[in-house]
Amino acid sequence: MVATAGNAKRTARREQRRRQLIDATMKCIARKGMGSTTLADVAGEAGLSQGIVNLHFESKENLLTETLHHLADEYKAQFNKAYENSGPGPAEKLLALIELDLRPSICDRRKVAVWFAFWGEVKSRPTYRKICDERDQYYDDIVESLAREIITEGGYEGVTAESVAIVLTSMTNGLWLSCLISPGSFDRHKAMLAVLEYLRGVFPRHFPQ
Amino acid sequence: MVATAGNAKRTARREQRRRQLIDATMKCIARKGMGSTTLADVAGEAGLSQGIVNLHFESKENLLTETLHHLADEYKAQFNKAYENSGPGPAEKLLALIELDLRPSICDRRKVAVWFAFWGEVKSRPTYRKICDERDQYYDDIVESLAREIITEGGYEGVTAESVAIVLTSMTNGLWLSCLISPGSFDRHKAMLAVLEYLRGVFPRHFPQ
Amino acid sequence: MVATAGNAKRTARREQRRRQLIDATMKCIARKGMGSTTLADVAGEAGLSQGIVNLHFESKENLLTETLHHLADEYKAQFNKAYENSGPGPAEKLLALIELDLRPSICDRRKVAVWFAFWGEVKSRPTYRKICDERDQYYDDIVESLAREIITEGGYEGVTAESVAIVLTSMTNGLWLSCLISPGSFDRHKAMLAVLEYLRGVFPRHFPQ
Amino acid sequence: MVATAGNAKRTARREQRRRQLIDATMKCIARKGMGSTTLADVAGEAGLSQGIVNLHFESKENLLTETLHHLADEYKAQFNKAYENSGPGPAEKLLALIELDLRPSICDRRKVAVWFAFWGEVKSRPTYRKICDERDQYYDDIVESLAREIITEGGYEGVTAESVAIVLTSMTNGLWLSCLISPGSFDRHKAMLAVLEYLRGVFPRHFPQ
DNA sequence: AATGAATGAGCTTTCATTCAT
DNA sequence: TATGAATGAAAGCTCATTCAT
Repeated sequence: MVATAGNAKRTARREQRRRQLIDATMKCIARKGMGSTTLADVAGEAGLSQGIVNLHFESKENLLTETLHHLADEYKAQFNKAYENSGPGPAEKLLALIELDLRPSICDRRKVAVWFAFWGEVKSRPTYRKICDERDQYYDDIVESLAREIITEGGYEGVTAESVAIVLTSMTNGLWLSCLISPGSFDRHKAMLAVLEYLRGVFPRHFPQ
Repeated sequence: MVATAGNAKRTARREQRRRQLIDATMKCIARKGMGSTTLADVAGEAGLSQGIVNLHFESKENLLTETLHHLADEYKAQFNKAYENSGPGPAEKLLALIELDLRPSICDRRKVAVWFAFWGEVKSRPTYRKICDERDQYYDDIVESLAREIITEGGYEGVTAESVAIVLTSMTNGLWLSCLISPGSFDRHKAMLAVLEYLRGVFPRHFPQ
Repeated sequence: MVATAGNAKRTARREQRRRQLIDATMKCIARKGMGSTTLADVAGEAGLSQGIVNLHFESKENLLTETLHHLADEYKAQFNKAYENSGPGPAEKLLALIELDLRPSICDRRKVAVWFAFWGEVKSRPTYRKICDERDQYYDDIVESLAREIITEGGYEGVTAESVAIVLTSMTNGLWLSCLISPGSFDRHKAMLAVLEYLRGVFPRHFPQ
Repeated sequence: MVATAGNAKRTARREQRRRQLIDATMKCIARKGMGSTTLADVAGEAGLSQGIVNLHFESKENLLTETLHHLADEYKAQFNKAYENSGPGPAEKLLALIELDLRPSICDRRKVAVWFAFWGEVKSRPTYRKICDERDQYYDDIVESLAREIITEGGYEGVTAESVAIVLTSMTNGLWLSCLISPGSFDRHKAMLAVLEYLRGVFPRHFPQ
């Protein structure tokens, strides 16, 4: 009993440290870029000592992979939450998901920079690609099925759920680039309006003026 | 005269070497990623010796910046060419520009990987940001004015040129991400159809069935 | 009384732990080599935790020295046992000592590897040298006095006890090297025959055909 | 022609640097031991900079292997020279080879320490084992065939060439241990006398008083 | 007495940069 | 202009040692 409690506690502590280091890693990547982030930076950011990262993650490569995993999981969690907390109809859900991507806490330069840092390495790191692809697919699948529901409900013609999903998925990712690259001129309100304009165009009965 | 001719020749040679090294850099970045590309890799890829990069570019930082410049200039050149070679109407031009972004020679994993490699460093390198931003702005401005022309011509209502530009710009960038991340499932034909579906929705008279 | 018994028990436990760790050390050295043996390896081999070695030996250096001490003591103990258990004559004793060195339990690659691991560090570690030297001297002195007895008994001429001791001592050490380096071709039976052939040559009346 | 000469020069320089670094390595191993020899030590000993070893040997492991190779080759070269420079008879040759092993330039604590440093790692490094084994075999084969010649010439009975080779090979290796461990009491003259006494015993007509 | 998380010095290795040729 | 040997700073990683539990 005591031993079990002790182990549970220990495991919890370990997990906490890992989280702490992953957080520090994201901060460093956002601030200095992936290429210039050293293990010493990460440890320093976490207020811990040199060897700590290798103690908890074995290697830098592993730390980065785990960080990406965490990033993707965190995103999915917020995605699911937004999906569930929204109104019951597919249009409401779709809107909620898009709003999520443009929400300041997500579509934030520092956060987005981390995503782009990983995307920048995707070509040469199959592991990163897989994780990123999975998140993208997850998003795309749900958006597509929501679009399908809407199309069925509204009897829309000349639109396919697949195309809508492609447009929305690529748009949200592309908007993140604007947020990253043009922080001065990027305007999340205008971006939202652009998306809404698109949705009104394709699904006029579900997204009225 | 002779001296001038000699200088011109010399300058041309220099420029040729620089191009050769920039090409090698892009190949390396595409293959190994930005973080793992060393000057030795670049020199090796170009079939030249160790010190060559510093001889022609002074520093690695400089080489990368010049590479990005080259990438952006090359893009703009093709962009302008596509613009000019297309039919005279704004709708034709708009379509030509979007087709450019999805053309196999541009929307190619290796090419796109280089763009993402730089975007991944944008947050921590203001110089990169500026170059990328400029290209984006250039694209966006032209797309927006084309949209404006189309709206005026067609008397479309409920659509703003700004929104259309946002949608199209972010979409094309976002589609590159799919090309990079999901090379298996990304289908440039479906992507083109999705864009067309969008354009038909907003500009039905300019993009008929 | 009770306290004394408790102390004795405690001391015994401590001693047992130290033995356990020394055994683990020898196993590790044999398997991974001295340079690659870490305290974590030793603790792991003993089935105990990280800090255990420093708790019982203060430092790695100390652990190694104690291990060598143990190795030497163990050898001497077996040496003395072999000496005492053999027949009463000097020739019998001499033979028993040589047989000991070639006995599978002693002239075993893993055991021998540990000796060589320490000999490999002797030049730069006076402490090791001293311990090794003492064992060698111990062996040499006894072998020399046995040779002297045999020479006196047999009235052998043209032979000195000192030379015989040199030959036998260096030979047994050298045979260990063969055991270590040529485990495939080393043949302890042939080795024993070679030694016997030598002894028959110098002491024909004590070691008849 | 010029290019070839340049390349030859360059190759020669490279080889010279490698030799210089191998020499430094042996000095360091002799002085500090194998486990405590760092690449910085080696570079320092050679009067060169930090990165030099990896430039010429890729890794520390590789440096050590090459050092052992060099050690073995050098030994064989001296062995062959001693063999050839000695008188024509097998007994003279045998004596020359043994004298070589006890010669101050070979049976020197610093030199011997390097051999033992490698022997100490043999068990856990198959590569080292192979190199050491080969040298040993080389020695043993030649000693055995010389012994065979002597036996045939002298018509000696009760002796086998194999046994003589085992005795002499193991003895010379074992004497190196004495040289290493008991530098105070080891006496190369007495050692030589012991070997001679042995040879006189087995081959009395070839090695008369 | 024992654990194992944490430290930090020190190691090997990498690599941009320099420079004699 | 081009080479490639050499440098040395800085990185990732290892591990003996410490210490709160």
